[in-house]
Amino acid sequence: MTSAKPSRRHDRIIIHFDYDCFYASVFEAENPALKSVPLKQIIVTCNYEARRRGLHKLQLIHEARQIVPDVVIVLGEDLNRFRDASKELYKFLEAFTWNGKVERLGFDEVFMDVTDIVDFNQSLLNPNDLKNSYFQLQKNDPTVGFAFDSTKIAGHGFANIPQTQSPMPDTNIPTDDHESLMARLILGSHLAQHLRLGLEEQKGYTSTVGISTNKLLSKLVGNLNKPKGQTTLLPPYVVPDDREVESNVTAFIDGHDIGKIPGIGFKMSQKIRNHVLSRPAEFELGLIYGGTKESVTVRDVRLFPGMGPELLEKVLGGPGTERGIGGKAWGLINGIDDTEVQQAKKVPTQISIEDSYTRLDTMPQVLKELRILATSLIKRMQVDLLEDDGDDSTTRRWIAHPKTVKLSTRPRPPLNSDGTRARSFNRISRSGPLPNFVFNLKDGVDVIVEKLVLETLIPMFRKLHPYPSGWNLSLVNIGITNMIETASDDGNGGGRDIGRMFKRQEEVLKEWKVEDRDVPPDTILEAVAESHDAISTDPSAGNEVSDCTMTGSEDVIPTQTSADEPVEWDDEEVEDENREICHECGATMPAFAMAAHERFHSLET
DNA sequence: TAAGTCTAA
DNA sequence: CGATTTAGACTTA
Repeated sequence: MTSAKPSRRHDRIIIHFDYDCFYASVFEAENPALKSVPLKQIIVTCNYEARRRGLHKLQLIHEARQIVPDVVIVLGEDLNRFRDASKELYKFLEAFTWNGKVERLGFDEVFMDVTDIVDFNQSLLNPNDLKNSYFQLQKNDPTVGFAFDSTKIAGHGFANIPQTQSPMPDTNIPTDDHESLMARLILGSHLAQHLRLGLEEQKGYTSTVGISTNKLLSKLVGNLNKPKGQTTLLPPYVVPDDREVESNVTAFIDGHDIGKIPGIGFKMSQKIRNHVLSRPAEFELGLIYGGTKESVTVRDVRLFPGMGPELLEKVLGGPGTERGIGGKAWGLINGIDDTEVQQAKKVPTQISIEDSYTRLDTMPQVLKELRILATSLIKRMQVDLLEDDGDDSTTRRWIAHPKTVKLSTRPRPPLNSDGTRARSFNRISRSGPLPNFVFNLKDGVDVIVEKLVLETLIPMFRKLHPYPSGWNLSLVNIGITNMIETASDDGNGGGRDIGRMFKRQEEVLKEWKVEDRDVPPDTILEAVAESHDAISTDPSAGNEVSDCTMTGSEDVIPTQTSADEPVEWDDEEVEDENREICHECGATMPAFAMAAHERFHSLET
């Protein structure tokens, strides 16, 4: 067995931000008296006062009430406030980057790659007066920045190997680039502190920060001092093989439970645990790894006989798993993570809305919930994908056109008394082209929602659940994906990554940029994709475009209903004034939607 | 492209 | 643990 120690690169400086109990902070910013923030039946998060009194994250609400009777529960129905706050803080940080590498993870975490800023400032250091250094925040404006002491780390440092008196490099520990890496981490720590305090003073949010050379390590090391702290993982990151010392990376990461490593989730940690605990390499039973050990640390895994990328590939690999997962996991275990901090993106790659239910088993209910979900979705699209038009701000334009809409459900297992069927807890889904009428800004949301539900979502639902009853859903999700970004007007706006787009998409984009920006012709896309038959390609068609799309989606219905699917599909429906009932299928809907609905039926079969 | 899996907050 | 909701990266066919 060769020394399977993979090479570690540490040419980057990455900062990881984690806002302290973010959800609670959002409310505290509005009303300091508030105590905790639950979502549905569970407390998603709580502030530190609540934690001091014995509450914790993901706790059941009634449980929390028993422990702290006067707890203030805030319903988190409205995620928009969190989304907005998250975006605001993210924008604040983004303004500091030079390379645009700022990546959000959930609402309350941000990675920043500040390598270029750090390198630039390293070159400015005056070796004769390191204590009085100046950190320049803008490349071409020396007046913007702050004074700092570049002989000291800002905030906490983590080192297993005790650092010597001199805070500057200890040359007794032979490492590659020890000195330079230390200097750059110091720079990074001061920049991090500047940003962290800026976030606190100017936005009112405290955060916990980690500084290291990759996403994995900066995220993990930040946890050492929270809340309101920052920690830098100190060198040496690499030590020569013949030394008895460990690198600080190894020393740091080794103590973690294997499942705590970002990227190694529930499934993978289970597999690894099973292997390390219960099947010690055939022989050598039990002596070292035997006993009844509960937790498996990174060190346990790393030192397991024969452990390496190949073994991990065997343990973790298999059909449906990521290729090269063994090598990747082996890297993580060794503190290696070469994944890039993503460029700031103007548009999300996907938007989805979902809700869960204790009981959802009739069509009228489904129809109602689909309307609710679709309404949220359309509104979200109009918030996240619309931008004020550059020239006159009275008009808005779509910055991206999602091409695909997907409906997912999670059927509740039947739980049969007589027999055997206890079954999957997983989601099933159907997807198809997103009709163009959703981009129409003249129609009201209600009109769009109604058309979308009747013409697209219900047909998908039928494919998912061919029988009108007999199912019971615990979850419904609607999402849009496959964003086709509109090219930015001036080269300025951050859409710099356009080179990464597929060539074909670029050509298509050019074509329809000439036309009405609010209604991209799917027809052209499909013609280029050369798969669909009999689709009108008349680009001058205004409202007709939606009809074309309808025809497109209608393509799939017969193939479904023809085979093994039942045909009886009438639901008994609750009566409601202001609503009409369809003679064909029994669905009810607002009067204005009936025309479209009837057209839908006329296209059926 | 469509459907699904795993991960993470 | 699991409970929930949203999102991204990835596989298979």
